[in-house]
Amino acid sequence: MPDTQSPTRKRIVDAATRLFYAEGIGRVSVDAVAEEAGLTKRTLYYHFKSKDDLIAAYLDGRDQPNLRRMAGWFDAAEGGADRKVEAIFTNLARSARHPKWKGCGFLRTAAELASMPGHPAVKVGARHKLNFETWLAGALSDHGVGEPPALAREIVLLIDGCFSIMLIHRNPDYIEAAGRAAATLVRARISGSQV
Amino acid sequence: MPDTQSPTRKRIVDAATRLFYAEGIGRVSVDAVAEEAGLTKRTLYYHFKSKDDLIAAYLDGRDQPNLRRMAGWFDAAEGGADRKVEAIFTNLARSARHPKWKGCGFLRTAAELASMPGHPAVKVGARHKLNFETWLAGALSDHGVGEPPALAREIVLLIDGCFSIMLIHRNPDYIEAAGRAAATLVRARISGSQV
DNA sequence: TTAGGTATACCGACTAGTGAATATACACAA
DNA sequence: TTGTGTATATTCACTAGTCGGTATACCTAA
Repeated sequence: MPDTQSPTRKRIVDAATRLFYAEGIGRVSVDAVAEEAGLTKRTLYYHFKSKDDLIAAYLDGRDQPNLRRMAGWFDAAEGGADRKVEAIFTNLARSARHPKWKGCGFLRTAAELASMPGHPAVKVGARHKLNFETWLAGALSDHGVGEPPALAREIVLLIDGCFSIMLIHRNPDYIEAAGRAAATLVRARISGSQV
Repeated sequence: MPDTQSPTRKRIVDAATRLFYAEGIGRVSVDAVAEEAGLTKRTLYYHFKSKDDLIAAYLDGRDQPNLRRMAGWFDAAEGGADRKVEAIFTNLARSARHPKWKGCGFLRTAAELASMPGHPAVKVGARHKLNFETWLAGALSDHGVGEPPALAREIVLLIDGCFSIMLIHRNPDYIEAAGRAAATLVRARISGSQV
């Protein structure tokens, strides 16, 4: 039984992360991952029982880093909850301008696996998105905004809308627009009025 | 030179539409499309110069039907602009419950082609999404809502957010939540106040 | 000696795309 | 009416290469 902490396994996941994110899971062969990791396919199959297994491991490795990045942007921003939420979008727009940016790995993988809803990688993605939504609801609650769970969900929808539409238009203006919409939704709950 | 109106070509596009939407463009071979259309691969290649060409034709054929469907939902709904916008989401949630529903073909294709931003199919998708945004801005303008282009863009972001996140969670509650958020954004512009 | 880890070499199935031949239909001249 | 040429449309058989996955053997450290 392979060691789940082994440095070899980590090297494989790192290689898979680079390639899967850059090209998409369907366009990257197991051979290519093995080569990128500097070992043979047989070794890769010693550590992972299938390509599907490797895909799930790739996404699992992105869960915490992604969460920390988003939380960092929120925490670092000045101002009230509306400004902090908008800061997430501003920072997202900045990263999206980087030429290597290819959207959200979780969403892109789910899109590629749309015909296999029970795929383990989709489940990992669902857990990640739920983790984020839960964290955001808590953060909004800490800032005294009304209905944190409902608001967090609406913001999540705008964020994932950005990720998707950016892959079509490649125009960060959409992210800025989503940020303004999110701020509007936050303020609708700060004023307490049922707008 | 092949006839671009030929019934054979239409048969191929129809077959491609069924398979590409159900399985994703990367998981469907040209052989499979030819078989689904009831002809040989060589005939398919007489009508389309490449698989990429066929993918673009598939999406091109979905542009107008999709637009008409959305516009139909909007027009048929009772009430003000907020209710009409929310109706789009309610109907979307209803279709999403159908077992054959696999999200938005345009977004899924763009996600699969994230590493090829200039792909002809992505351009077709961009045109479609822009067509929809433009139509929605016009419809909102007809109902006297403020800042129709900005509002239309925000609603588009929520719709595409639904499409994406549904592929992960498979939970139509997200679509209902997006509908409420969209209605909130519309009302923020009906009251004219800068919420 | 034993077990974890790695390498070489291979499997059958499938991939996008093509060469060459042929079927069909219509135009026009004898 | 018949024969010939031409453009469109279709088929069979094939290429060269890639896919995920595996059988077998080897090496090294405990």
